[in-house]
Amino acid sequence: MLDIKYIAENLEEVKKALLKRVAEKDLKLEELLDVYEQSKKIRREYESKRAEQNDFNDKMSGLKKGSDEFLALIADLKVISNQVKNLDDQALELENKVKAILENIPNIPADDVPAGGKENNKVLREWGEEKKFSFDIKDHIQLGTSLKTLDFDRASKISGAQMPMYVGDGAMLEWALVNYFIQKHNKDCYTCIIPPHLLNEESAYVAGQLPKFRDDVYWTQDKQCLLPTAETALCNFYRDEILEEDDLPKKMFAYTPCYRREAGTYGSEERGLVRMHQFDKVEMFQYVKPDDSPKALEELIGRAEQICQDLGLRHRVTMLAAEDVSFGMAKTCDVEVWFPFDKVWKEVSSVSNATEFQARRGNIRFREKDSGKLKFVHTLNGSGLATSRLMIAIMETYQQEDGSIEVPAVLRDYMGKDIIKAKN
RNA sequence: GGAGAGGUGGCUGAGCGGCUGAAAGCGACGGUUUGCUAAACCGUUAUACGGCAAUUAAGCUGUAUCGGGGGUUCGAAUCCCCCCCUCUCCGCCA
Repeated sequence: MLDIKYIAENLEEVKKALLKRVAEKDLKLEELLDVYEQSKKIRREYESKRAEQNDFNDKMSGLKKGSDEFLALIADLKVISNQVKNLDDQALELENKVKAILENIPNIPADDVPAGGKENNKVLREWGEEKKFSFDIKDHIQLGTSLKTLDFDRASKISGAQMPMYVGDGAMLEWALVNYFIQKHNKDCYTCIIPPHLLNEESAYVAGQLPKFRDDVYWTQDKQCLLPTAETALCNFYRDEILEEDDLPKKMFAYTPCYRREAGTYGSEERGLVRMHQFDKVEMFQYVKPDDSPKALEELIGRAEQICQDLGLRHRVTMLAAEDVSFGMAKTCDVEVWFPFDKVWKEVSSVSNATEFQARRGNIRFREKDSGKLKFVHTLNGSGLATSRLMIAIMETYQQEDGSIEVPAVLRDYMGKDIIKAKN
């Protein structure tokens, strides 16, 4: 949610920035401000009428109920009361209209974010060389099937399409990754959170899933959604709370499975574990002072990169162009790993600065130490990391000629073995 | 799932149709007193949005907010309905 006052005061600047991600015909800022002015005008009329009505309260309280004077006043007051209700209804209608428009305007892209769609994404840096193999390599599906570490057939039997099932060393490798991430973030003083996986509508709204993306998440019969990412839980952690300046930044992380409907996104090139209805992810999150958010974004990107390096996986960092950035974010950088078989880069971490967009929706503020004033915090989130795609990269990168898979050094203690082989 | 109790300001807690944006206490902040600290005393003590004034200023004023939403009423923290949450007891269960 953007600040309507900020839009009103910086119309041209806001417009210019938003045009990087929204087509001019869809951007109705002038209409928005117009309705806003109307709503303020009616609301002002309501308030003065209401003040008039309130003034009578003192008189009424002094009068004896049922006296002639009392009854005469009530007759007048009924008229005022009706006018008040009328104005209130009118104002409400306009205010709801303002809110509806405002809710559908995405965050203002940061200055350095390129305009336009995916094609304008900018590769910032790359790490690692493409690995040379002396044999014909297999993809992760072949590897997982022959090693019996992935079982897509049984997953679809007991659940449905696009569902994962990790088996044996596959499950252990997945769990090793999760453990490794948890240890790393915990050691660096991020607070470990295990949140509920079912969240209420308000939480989905604050995170930005509502109102626009209702169909992208699963809803239960109790009107709770299965979290599509732990970010949805973490950005609601301090909802409706006031933090002290000295308490910032707040850094936290959570491991959860993520549940996504992925309606209509089946693609032939997205096979196997690439896009599932359920995947595991460790999510990093920060609440920071507004001035600190660009620096915090770099920190989070750095952490995601470091993990890829620790795992010895070739990867790169991409800054997304404005249209590719998700609705509530001002800037997003993806960390992508290299899939040796398909020879493509795939996102394993998406790190974003929401600036005050989420904080405004969630009413998350901090008290400025010097002035005592309340300001919205900035929120940032980043995967650290999503495991299922890393699994693909690890399996394909570390495969041996005999079909076994070498376990990356940092995971060996968690796995209890150096190599994953087919057994019995 | 059944039966009850309750949700009021930073906290404790009164109020149960108009004089209550809300008593009292605690805490916090400012001041007086003081060699310093403590105590005592005095004062201040929410947020949002709007209007007027003002930027050698930061004041005055209106509206809204007593878990959330709706209703009754000239008028609702107070009455009615729905929902959410917390607690106690019973049942069920990892």
